[in-house]
Parts: sequence; structure tokens; C-alpha cells
Amino acid sequence: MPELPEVQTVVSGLDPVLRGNTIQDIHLLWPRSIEGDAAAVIRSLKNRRIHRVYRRGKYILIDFTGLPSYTVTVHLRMTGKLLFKLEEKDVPYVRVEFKFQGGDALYFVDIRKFGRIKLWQPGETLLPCLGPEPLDESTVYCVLSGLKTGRAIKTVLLDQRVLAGIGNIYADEALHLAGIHPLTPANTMPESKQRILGCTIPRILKEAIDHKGTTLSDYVTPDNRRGEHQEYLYVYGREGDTCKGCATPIVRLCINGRSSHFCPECQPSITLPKD
DNA sequence: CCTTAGTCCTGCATGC
DNA sequence: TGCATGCAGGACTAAG
Repeated sequence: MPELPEVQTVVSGLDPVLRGNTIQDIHLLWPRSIEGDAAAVIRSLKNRRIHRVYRRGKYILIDFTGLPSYTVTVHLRMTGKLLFKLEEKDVPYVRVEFKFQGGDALYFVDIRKFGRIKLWQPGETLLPCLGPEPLDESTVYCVLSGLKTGRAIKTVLLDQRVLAGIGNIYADEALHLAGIHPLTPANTMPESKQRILGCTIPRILKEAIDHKGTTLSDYVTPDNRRGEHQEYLYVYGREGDTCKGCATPIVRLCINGRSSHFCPECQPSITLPKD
């Protein structure tokens, strides 16, 4: 599942290659991958040149030159991929083909068809519901210290309105590094823990970016390479395996419909002070 | 305010 | 071997 580090890796690979390419045509093999009026998207983008590719949360953004200055967002959801070259196994799952002048192409491949591509009109506020980027310690600390909700901290970290880009893997990893139980009510976290989590979230995301993301099943970079961060996971997907810090078996718990992995020894549940 | 269930989808693991 | 079942999961929506 592509989260911020995976999307950042994809964007870093796409930007230098896509810049300056002009769309000749778009083929829709699964039109519902496009949000809204698919025909209008093709009409609007034909003969438009790509200005730059960048990231916001888990979204890939593609700015086009000229007026009106359209922006396209791509959310990969679970199994979405953007590829320069197709491998045989990907062919049945191509949903959208972007054909460029000169013969190059970009393929949107998505086994489960959950990914979405959306065209934004010039002047439209992009992705208005996203919270701030979680790569800066003071920003994250500021958000955490301002939390009034009693929802489980794990649930809050997955809420893209609070912080944009954290998903199940890095929420579990950050909470483990911070020594925080995933069910801890957000508004009961002591200030010291807010500070520690404020550091561990940017740290784990940056480390994962350095490792080009985590490949558990589908995620690959645009040139079809796997990430490496799966070698460095502390808790995610390691249920029953031993904690790297204390050898206690990692526990898996369902929180708000999402699986959560943690070490019961390193991440003790907070017992409220009695009387 | 909050949580839960349903929706979208398919591959894969499990059970008989 | 084959068939049925169910699970996973990000974001959104509806219901309780």
C-alpha cells in the first residue's frame, strides 16, 4: 500500500522523466479509474505539456503548462502503479494509458481498481481536506499537542485531515519507535510522548524514503524496482515474530477495522492514574 | 462526538 | 483438483 514514502519515491522517479512531455492521447481501459467526466479529462489534457510532478500526502500531482493550467491528481490506493514500461504480468491490469508525443507512454496499472485519477480545474483549491505534511518535527509536534479527541492515537494518525500521508505501516512503526500503545486515547498522551512521536514520525518516513519505500506485494517504483524498507520493519506484518528490542512476540489487534501491530512490552497500554 | 458496516475490487489463502 | 468462502485495505458514505 503506497503511503507517503512510496509516493515520494514514485514522484522522484516520475518528475525528471515526465517533465516536458506532451499528451497525445489517453486510452481508458477502465474508465472508472477516472473520477468525474472521463471524456472531459481526455478532451482537456490532449496536447497539454507536463510542467512538473510532485506529491501531497499520498497523492501524486501533475501540473500542466498553458492556460487553463490544469492539475491532475493520482491516488494509488492499494495496488495502483505508474509505470514507464509494462511487464507481461501487468498487461491485464492496465487501466489508463497516457500516450506522449514522441512515442513514450505512462501506464496506470491497478489490480483492484481502487486507484483514482482526477482532473482539477484552474483556480480550484487542490485536496482541501488534507492536513499538514508530517515530515517536519515541529509541525507534527504542534498537531499532536493540539489534539482534543479521545480517539485511539492509531486511528488519529490514519486520519488524513490530521496529518497527510501516514498509512497503516508507518503509523504502526512510528508508534512502536515512540513506545506508545496504539489504543492510547490521543488526548491522554503525555507531553513527553507527544515530543517523542513528533520526532519518530518524520524520522521513520524519511528513513523509508531513503529505502525507496516498503514493498510487501504490489508497490514498485516507476522503473519497476522494489523498495527496501520491508527489511527494516519493526512491527508491521510481524505478528507472532519477536520484537527486535525485547524478544516479546508482536501482537496484532484490530483497531477501527484496521490491523495494528505492536509490542506489548515496549508499548504498554496507559493505565489511568487511580484516584 | 464517536464507531461500525457497507462499498469498491481482485488475488490469494484456507477449508472441505 | 475444484469449488466456495472470506479476508485485506484507503477513502468515502450511511446508519446507529
